[in-house]
Amino acid sequence: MTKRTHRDPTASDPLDRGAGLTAWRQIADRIEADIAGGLFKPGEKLPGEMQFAQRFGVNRHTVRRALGTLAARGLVRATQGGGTFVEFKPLPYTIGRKTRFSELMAKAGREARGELIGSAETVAAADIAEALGIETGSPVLELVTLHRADEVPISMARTWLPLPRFAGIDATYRQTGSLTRAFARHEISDYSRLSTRISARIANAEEAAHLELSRGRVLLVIDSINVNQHGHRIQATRSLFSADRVDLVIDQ
Amino acid sequence: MTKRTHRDPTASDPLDRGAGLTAWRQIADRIEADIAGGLFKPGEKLPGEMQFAQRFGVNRHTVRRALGTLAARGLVRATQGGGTFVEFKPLPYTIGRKTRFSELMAKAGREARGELIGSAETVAAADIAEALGIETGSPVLELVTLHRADEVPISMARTWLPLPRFAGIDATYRQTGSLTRAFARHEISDYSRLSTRISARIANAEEAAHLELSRGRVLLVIDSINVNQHGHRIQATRSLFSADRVDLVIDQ
DNA sequence: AGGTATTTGTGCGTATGTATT
DNA sequence: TAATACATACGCACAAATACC
Repeated sequence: MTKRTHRDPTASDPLDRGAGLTAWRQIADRIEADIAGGLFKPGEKLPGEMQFAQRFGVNRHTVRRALGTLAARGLVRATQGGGTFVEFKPLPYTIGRKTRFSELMAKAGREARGELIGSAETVAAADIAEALGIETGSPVLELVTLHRADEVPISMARTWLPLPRFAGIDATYRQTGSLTRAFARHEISDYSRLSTRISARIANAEEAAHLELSRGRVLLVIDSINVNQHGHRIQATRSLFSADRVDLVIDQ
Repeated sequence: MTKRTHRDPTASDPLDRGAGLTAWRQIADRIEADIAGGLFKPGEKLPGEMQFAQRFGVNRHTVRRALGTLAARGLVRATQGGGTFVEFKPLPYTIGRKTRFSELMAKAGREARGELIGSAETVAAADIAEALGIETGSPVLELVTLHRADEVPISMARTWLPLPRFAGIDATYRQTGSLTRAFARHEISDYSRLSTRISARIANAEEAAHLELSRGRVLLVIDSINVNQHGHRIQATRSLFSADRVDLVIDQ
């Protein structure tokens, strides 16, 4: 392959036509190699599709197909009118008994912020009731939150808390931007994880919008139950992480 | 909606045309409700597309679109010439320090079997070498295995073992169908997990074929390192699970 | 604030090579 | 061999979102 150590995005760099590999696959491989080799760095804007087309001597559709596969694998992200950008490497996210989002981010040198998207008083469905150890139909508070590190959305979560024990904690969360700090104002000085269950699926349109993901990206889904210092269940949460932005590290 | 308690797959069951919902979405919802309601049970073959078309008074293409969305969500699986089948509920797969696939399956009342797809002597890449605590370029044995529960593929794994310590263990694995038993013949009486890292992505064609998945399904990817009774690193593994068939339960 | 250029997204039509039936 | 389906690739045009001046 042609080594590219400097950057003239339109310099002719023809493909190996007639070989076994299709044009779009060769293009995808070369761009991926340029990313891996550091020619294009995370967060950086790639050359335009027309420039790639000129460089490789192909139609723009062919370049789009190549970039499409890279986008599907989470290596790049295209925004209409803006350009195509190299994605950042996944952030290691440690899951342990005492995982705190804000502490993890602080350790990684990134600023954490939790945002309350919505809250509602509702009644516990069967699965939520079982998780919280209460009767089905008991009143619960449901919070929907979005978590960012340096303004990049990392996860969104739906949290259920028993009522009336935690009445008003949504307002506290909105002020503090952290469940740990909101708990502190409701006399929960310490809490830890009782159980964790992990699955994965494709993001739906609403989830993709909140997490600023392109369509069809993969989510890691984490269902967890937290208990207070006395072992009583106080919280059930379903967290959604972009699998492209986060690796889960199990701390056992 | 029409309640269906018996099963005449062609009995007329018209849609709510002209309402806000498209025909294919209504059909998908009804079939999903029938699965959730237990009319169609896991592993069972659904009525043919033509029968659904007759039942709902639509074209077969409309039924295909509905079944396509259910297949994309992992609820059903279509096989050409065979029919469309209801998928099983996800199997809880516990990840702990001493997770053993065969024991887990035995506990779930299912028969476990490991199959050696391939093995090769190679040299450790940087990441494998780091995981095993050896020098990059050291000789390692690479095993590719497929794991089934009651003949259904649950996971496939790529395992790296240092050489010459484990020379010939591929043959032992082929005989025993279990890494635990193969280790036993190489004087590893006990081993446990040192680290676990979880991500998720879409299956490629080869992985989908081995795991008997339709295209575009989601995989849980688990990178783990195992140590022997003395704490020495003996094994690095990358396991791929179909996210539709398995839920990971973290045992902390 | 507004208009223009740039860039990605989408649709259509056409042609070609390959694999299947 | 013929018919068919499918993936690949090219060309043109326009829409939609963004960036820039």
